[in-house]
Amino acid sequence: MVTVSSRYFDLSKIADSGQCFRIYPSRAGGYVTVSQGRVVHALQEPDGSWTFDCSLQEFDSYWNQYFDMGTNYQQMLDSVDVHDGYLREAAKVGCGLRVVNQDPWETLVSFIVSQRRSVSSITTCIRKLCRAFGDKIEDRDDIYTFPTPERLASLSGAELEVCSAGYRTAYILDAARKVASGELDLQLLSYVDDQTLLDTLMTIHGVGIKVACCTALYGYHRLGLFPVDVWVQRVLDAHYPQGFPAQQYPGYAGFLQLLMFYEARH
DNA sequence: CGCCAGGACACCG
DNA sequence: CGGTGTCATGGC
Repeated sequence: MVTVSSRYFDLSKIADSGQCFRIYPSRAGGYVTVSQGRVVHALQEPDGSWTFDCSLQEFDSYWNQYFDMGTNYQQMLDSVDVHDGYLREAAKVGCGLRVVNQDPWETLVSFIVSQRRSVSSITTCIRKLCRAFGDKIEDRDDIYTFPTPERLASLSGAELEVCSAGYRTAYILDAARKVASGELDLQLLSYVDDQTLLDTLMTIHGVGIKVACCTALYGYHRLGLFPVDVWVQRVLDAHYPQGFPAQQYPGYAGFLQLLMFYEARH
């Protein structure tokens, strides 16, 4: 068992933040987090802390990095301009959110699926995808691995459509084929600069600037990137008519974007 | 039932 | 270039 006790870690907010779609409510009343073939269950204690059902070694070797525990979120939250009332409030409401380190492939597919869909609808679609083409790794909460590029590349459009991705099915197939064939090396992209990463991701049919930005931010931890979707655009229109001063928050505007997105939806 | 959802793309002028 | 119609499906 591992206990995380910090005001700056709240799994329930992270689960509902729209950056990852595989942190599920568990039967026990907590959450199940699935990533890279691993599963961890967590429960919130009365004092607000979170207890994970894994060893310290397991936590340190994977989940610590996944939940970005090495980054100082207090510092980022405290740095918000005191004259920016909107972002101050968003920082208060979103305290406990963190930018997780997800698998790039899973992130890419998730955000291809995300276009013109609600968060709950994306979650359903990704769950169907894993159930249909992933491997079962746990019985009690019906948990599967995320299907590999090779597995998805082997499917026809009609077979893949069981996850009801609609017109995005062809986009998923294009991504799977490019990655499975080696034409696109997702691991190698960890070492290129932001712009090269975005440009390369956008060579996939159906991946535009928004999906590329989200993949880079949540799958490659490019904290400086600032994806703009319909929710964030509303925030910008309403509170930043002259544009958001991203340069005021060098290297971590992406986290503030997550705060805006969370605040806007709640 | 009607509307909107963490958009992208082809096509138009 | 910038604006516009269209795409397939689920959730509320």
